[in-house]
Amino acid sequence: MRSLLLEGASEAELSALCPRRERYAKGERVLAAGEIPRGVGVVESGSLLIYGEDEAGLPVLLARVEQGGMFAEAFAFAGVPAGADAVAAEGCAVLWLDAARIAEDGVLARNALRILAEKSIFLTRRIRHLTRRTLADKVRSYLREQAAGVPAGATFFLPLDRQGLADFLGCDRSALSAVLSRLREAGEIDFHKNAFRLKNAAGRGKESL
Amino acid sequence: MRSLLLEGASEAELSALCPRRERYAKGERVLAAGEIPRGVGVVESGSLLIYGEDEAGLPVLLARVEQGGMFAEAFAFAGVPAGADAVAAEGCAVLWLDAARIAEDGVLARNALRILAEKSIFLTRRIRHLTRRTLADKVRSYLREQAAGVPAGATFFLPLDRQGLADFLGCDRSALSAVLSRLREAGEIDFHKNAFRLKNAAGRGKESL
DNA sequence: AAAAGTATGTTGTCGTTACAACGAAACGGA
DNA sequence: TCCGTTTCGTTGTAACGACAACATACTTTT
Repeated sequence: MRSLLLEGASEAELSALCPRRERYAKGERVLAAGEIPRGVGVVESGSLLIYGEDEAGLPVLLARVEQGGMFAEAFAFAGVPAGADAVAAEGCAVLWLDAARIAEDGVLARNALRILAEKSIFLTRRIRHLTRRTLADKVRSYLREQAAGVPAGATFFLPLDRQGLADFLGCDRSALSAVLSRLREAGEIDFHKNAFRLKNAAGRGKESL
Repeated sequence: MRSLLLEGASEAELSALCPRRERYAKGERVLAAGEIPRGVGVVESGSLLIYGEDEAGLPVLLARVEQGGMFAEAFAFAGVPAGADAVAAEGCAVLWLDAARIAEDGVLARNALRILAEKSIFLTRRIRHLTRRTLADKVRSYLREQAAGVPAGATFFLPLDRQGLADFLGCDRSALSAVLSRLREAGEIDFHKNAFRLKNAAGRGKESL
């Protein structure tokens, strides 16, 4: 399967989308901020890096799109100029699909709607973490989400390293480390590397920290 | 027009969605967290309040859905349990539309894709603000976004009051007021009530704050 | 195994922010 | 107009977090 977007689509359905395959060399700009994307992009091979801009205009890495991933979909479906640059992390092939025609095809529309809906849920959850007032609360909020579905007291693994988690939670890496240590010392959690465990400390919630 | 979702749809298309109209009394729960929504909800009349849960389990107001608004769409299209409660803020009528059938209809699928895409862009922008390290930077980031398209140095109006903006930026209201005052004193901005103006202070960026 | 590199934890300092409490202005009836 | 209500700004304090600098694993290379 090429990607989640194209899952279940026949060759006939795919070719009805006027797909255009484009190749990009490493470092080449696949999409420029401010330009309205020609369609939805699907990475057939290679990978892309999405760069936003710092307050000072410096590039900031926002995301990485791997093979099979989709990008520019929000801008293409909304019909607005892109808010970020996409650059080829290595040589790669991108399949550009016409956004309007995706909406015409039941299977593809369903896939696209599901992908956008899942992304929306993911973003909303991240915002829930980010709007906590203290870093300890952001961490608690994140860990509780990650622990969802895991038996109480069981071990689970974080998909991010410390720097990645700090970026995700919008904080400094060392501050995050310090908070994790204090939470462990307080008996709320336990962890080793990326293996975490929530301890339902009886009297949590009052003594804070 | 009933709503953005239904814009351009004929009566025939609408009735193909198996719409079910449901009425709710003030305070009645329209959707419970944890339940997979029966479909996409469109508010025909009245309004809803979306409540999430605090760390301690206390309800937190997340959003308000007015007449013509859509809700539960992310959960319905993703097919996952709702992450929040929806409660009728007043007596209201809700039209429940089958998510699968929306994907079948070209016009409605296009509308739904556009709405979800715009929401995704909005959420992403909010995250950009929230991940700034200092409150002053969050405010700068937000104000620059709001000022986009406005002639340099011209006045623009914020759609949120101070408390709303503080919630949006994930900070304390009084801290926000203090930061705004300091930015004004530093000559970076000027404001009165919700009327703001960015002053492109020559040497901004170094002396911070 | 030594060396180099990377990820993570620790510490100290200083600026920032949450929080509470208050004051002032704006607003909307009665 | 007067009063209650709401919104916004100000102040003080204590806690917090960013940042830098360093220490300690853990990995990978050679």
